[in-house]
Amino acid sequence: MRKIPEPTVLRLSTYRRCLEDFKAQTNLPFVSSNELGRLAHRNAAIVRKDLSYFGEYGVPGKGYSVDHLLKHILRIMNLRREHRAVLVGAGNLGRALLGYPGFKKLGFRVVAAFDNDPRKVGRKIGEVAIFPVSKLKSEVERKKPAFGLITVPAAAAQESANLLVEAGVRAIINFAPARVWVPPRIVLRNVDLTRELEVASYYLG
Amino acid sequence: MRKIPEPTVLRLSTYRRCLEDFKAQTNLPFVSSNELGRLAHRNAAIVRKDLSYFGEYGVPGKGYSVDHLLKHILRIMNLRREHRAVLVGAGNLGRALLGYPGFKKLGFRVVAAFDNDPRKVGRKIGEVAIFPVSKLKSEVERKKPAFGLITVPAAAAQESANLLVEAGVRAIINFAPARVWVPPRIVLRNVDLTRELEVASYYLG
DNA sequence: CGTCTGTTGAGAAATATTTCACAATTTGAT
DNA sequence: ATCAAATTGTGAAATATTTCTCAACAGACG
Repeated sequence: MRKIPEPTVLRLSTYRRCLEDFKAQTNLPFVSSNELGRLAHRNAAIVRKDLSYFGEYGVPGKGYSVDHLLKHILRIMNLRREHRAVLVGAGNLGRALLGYPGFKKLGFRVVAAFDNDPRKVGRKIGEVAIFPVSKLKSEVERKKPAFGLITVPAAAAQESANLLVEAGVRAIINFAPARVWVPPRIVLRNVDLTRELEVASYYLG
Repeated sequence: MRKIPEPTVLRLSTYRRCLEDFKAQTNLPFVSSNELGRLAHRNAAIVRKDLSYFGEYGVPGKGYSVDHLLKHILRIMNLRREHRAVLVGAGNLGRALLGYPGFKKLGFRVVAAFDNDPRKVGRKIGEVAIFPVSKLKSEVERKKPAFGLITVPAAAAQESANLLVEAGVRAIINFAPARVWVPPRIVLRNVDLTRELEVASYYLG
């Protein structure tokens, strides 16, 4: 299999969401690259090229089967199985993430949350128990989640990352407003909630 | 001024954050493109090229003045003034956004929040009053925020966008897990909180 | 002042990504 | 069975972005 450009990987996630919306709104069984491109604000050719990296799935004259394409994208993205994750930081952001509908739907299951606030420890967010951070290592070693989600204040972000790496997670998604460093073997993705506001501000100016 | 590539605009936001971290951690007055590139996980040449789009600010032999560069990036991004914003949806996600430290620091001031839940209306999140959605138009027309932030459930996202557009905001940042359509004159940015999880899942697979 | 060091800015080259354009294919109608 | 219409998949062309390279320059030091 050829190497897939990162822009393509990012767009696959967009296509997935567009397809879900398309299905919910029209219930049509097929979608053309033209239509999908319109929904994703992309040229139809790039949609076809993106999809063709992974094989031929379209039907000339008809388009792509919405259901097959959705399943296919999930397979490509390694999302057809459950992923265990832990959450460090049980504040509003952590709560918001746990409540984000895409989360469960994509197969991410949060198996534990950690927080240093004694008022939070022992309580639950939905189904998820909140442990003290001192239990992070033992819980992660026991439950073996691949993903660690960081939703702590900026000052605690790096330390949370260190703990997660030491405990053995393989990927870290950092939602804290600070950059963290991890060893190269760990997949790290930084999410900056204000980035799109900044970009919008730029285009407005 | 030449047209600035979108990747550059996105990286500027990253540089800003890296510079803030660099300043907090080292307190050094100058940073080289090499160092900044290391922090942002980028090649030094692209850092210099990005910055040179906007003029010459570096000092050969020394690098860039951290403070000047920060101010300069803020000016380029149109962030050296206050931006008023309104929030539609006063749930966990809205609350998390309002508490996100970058928000205030970048000059975004949320002047009103809206929600349909009668238990929330009349209360406050921090300093921000929660109004019923029926008041959205009048409040926006009175306070003239440029930004509308959507943090409602998927099903209500499009309607929220419609209301914001009709009321006259100029940019919409959609954090809801559904795509929305707005007229081309509106700056629209979609934020998908699960995207980076999906991408991490891809690279893990 | 001259020299050495470290670093910028930017043209040129390399690479990556997107778009074009069209032959090939399937559908659906007659 | 034939044909018109629609749409795919992909090589080639166009465009965009990144990286290389190095002349030019500022600062430090003797």
